[in-house]
Amino acid sequence: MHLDLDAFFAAVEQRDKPSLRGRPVVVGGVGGRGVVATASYEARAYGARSAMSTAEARRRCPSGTAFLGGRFAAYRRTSDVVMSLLREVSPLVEPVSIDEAYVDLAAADGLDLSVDGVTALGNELKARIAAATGGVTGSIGIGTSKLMAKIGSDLQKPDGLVVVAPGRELEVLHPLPVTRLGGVGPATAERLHQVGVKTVGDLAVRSLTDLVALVGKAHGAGLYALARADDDRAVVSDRGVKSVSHEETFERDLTDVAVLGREIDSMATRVGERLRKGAISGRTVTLKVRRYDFTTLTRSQTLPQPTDDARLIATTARRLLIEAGTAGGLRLLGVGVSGLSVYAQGDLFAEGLLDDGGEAEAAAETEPEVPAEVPELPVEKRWWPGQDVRHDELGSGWVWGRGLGRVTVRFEGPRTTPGPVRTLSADDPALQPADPPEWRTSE
DNA sequence: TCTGGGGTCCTAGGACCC
DNA sequence: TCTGGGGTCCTAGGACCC
Repeated sequence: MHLDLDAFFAAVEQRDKPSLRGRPVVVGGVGGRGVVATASYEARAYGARSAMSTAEARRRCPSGTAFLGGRFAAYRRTSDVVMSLLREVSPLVEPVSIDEAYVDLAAADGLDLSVDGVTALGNELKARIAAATGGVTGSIGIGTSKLMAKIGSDLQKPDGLVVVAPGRELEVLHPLPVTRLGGVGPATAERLHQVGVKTVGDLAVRSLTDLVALVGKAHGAGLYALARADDDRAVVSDRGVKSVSHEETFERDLTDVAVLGREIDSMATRVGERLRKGAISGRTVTLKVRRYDFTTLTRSQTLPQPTDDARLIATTARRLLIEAGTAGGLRLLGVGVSGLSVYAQGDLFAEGLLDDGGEAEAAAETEPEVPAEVPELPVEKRWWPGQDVRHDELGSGWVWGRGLGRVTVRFEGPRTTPGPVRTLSADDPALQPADPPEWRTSE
């Protein structure tokens, strides 16, 4: 089974913000260089799409469309609720992303795996998900492989359920455009189109040798199998993390090496925190650079030992920045660590697994994090559209917009009627950022 | 007011080793 | 007294996914 939550970020926003229900909502980057992460179905009707620049989406959508930055804590909580429901169906669940997962129904005890049986199961699960999430819906596909389940979940979006009966795989698959297969993006689609392959059926008549010559060894063999619905990929509950990174596109291109160095420090700090939280460390530090003209390059260095130390990550990345150069200005920097192993450096020393020449004890105890100072956020950055807030007198609400020293807040919550709008001073001491609202009814 | 941020996997060349 | 071959590691880039 494959589950895909419908327009997930936008659906959570509409749940928590009653005034947005039934209206176009776009979630994503709200700055000058932002792109759309999710558009609600109402916004899609105007042509807003994922991965489109937010500027383009603003041009297409009517005034009154909500453009919101993301509230990832809220999405994570709702996703966790859904994933738990899936694990009640079967112990073998593979989350693919925050809004998508595979479930191995054959790994569960006592399920009726007939077409009627899994159809009933799918409908029941959809109802349970909507009830537990406060109305977020999902589309489900069920079939004899990951491929068919995923194809199925896509066929009747939103709020769909498609069961592909055993033996019916090719009649479902072959009429579809090749681009519906995972792994066929713009570059592969272009190559396939050039040789007249438009549908999966077209793909299925090409020889393995043809496909390998066209798109390479691994990819060619993969497409050859998928076109025949030949897919025995297992559902894997926990794919280990392979890399941890943080990157940022700046509002304006940066040239000052001192400023860029501080950006590297702050990204290294976040990467280090995440490594330590996951009790992992890595040997290869990678710096990613996107220049003013959008050309992108990476420079990496592999260290003698794995690290989770932000200072070491930062100094390595700073060195790589000098190597990469900053001429013309940079629009993005990214810092990443890969080549991960499960034990953090401190633990290795403590367990005597690594010889550090006897200096570990002192170093492991005191690790100050990279920049000590936490700069005060400028007013434009303190409030962002969609943000949860609380006002001492006016109660809970969310930020609609800000500018010219003012913030506009709508005071409402998941279980209120659409609430009133108030414009307040951006430095109103009674107004504070808040946690995401609780959508579940207390029982 | 063009083009995010988090990832994974594959390919290819050079260094290095046996 | 040009030239091997296979395997692994490292680096860089590209395609793709959500």
